[in-house]
Amino acid sequence: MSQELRRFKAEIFQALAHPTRIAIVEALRGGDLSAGHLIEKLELEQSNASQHLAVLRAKQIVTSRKEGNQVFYSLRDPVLIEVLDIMKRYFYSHLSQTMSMLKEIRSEKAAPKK
Amino acid sequence: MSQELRRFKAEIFQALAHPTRIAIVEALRGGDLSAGHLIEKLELEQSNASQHLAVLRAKQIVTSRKEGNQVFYSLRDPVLIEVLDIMKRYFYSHLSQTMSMLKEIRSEKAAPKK
DNA sequence: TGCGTAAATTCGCAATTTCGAATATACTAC
DNA sequence: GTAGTATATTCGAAATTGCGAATTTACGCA
Repeated sequence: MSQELRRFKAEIFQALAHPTRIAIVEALRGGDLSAGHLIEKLELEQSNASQHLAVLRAKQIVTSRKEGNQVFYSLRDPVLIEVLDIMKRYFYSHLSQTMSMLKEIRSEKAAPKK
Repeated sequence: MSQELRRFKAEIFQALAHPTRIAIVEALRGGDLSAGHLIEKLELEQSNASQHLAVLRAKQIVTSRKEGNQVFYSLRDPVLIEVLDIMKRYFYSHLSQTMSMLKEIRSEKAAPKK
């Protein structure tokens, strides 16, 4: 069962492992938003947004409800916001290392290894 | 910068988005362990373990120190354990939905869609 | 020096993820 | 019915990930 639990956790992490999906979750922090509103606010391609929303739906991180023409999304459990906040603290407490790490990653992408 | 922060968070989530890597982090909860000990405890292939450890190192989730012939790993920041514990609570509070979700996923893999 | 052990890296290869373009579905209003 | 809008899904290509086998690197010891 512990193995099962780890698989579950890994799937949740995987669902959150994309900047756009994190942006969506954070945008829903203040309350429900329609897909269209999310697209506008985050400046996303329509199909791309829909695909990311599908991932979040599949992992039950968000729930959707139809209202006439549009679909509103909301966070199923605010505990995920708690997790994101912890990550923010994590980020700032390791800021200097983090920055150099990010820089490293970028320069590697520019000039990929030797 | 907020975009940058999201990229950073996404990378951390990505690093944790694998059952084996979660198992490694949890195994390090109680203190340092050598790579060999981790391999034995988690019953991993040597190269596979090393690759997962490389991911965790790259994202600075673990730090390593050499001691003679072997390499000991430790968690850089116990706050990640906190995150995993929150996930556990999340898991149990949504247990019934989670189980059906997992079942769904498995059956889809067995008989992929229609 | 050479041998043995611990760990990291490299090498295919298969599976998964991500993207935008295109298409399909669902609803509203006329 | 048709037209228009909102959202979801499908498609194909590029990039990334995960794996075990094989190899390499690094260390301790005789």
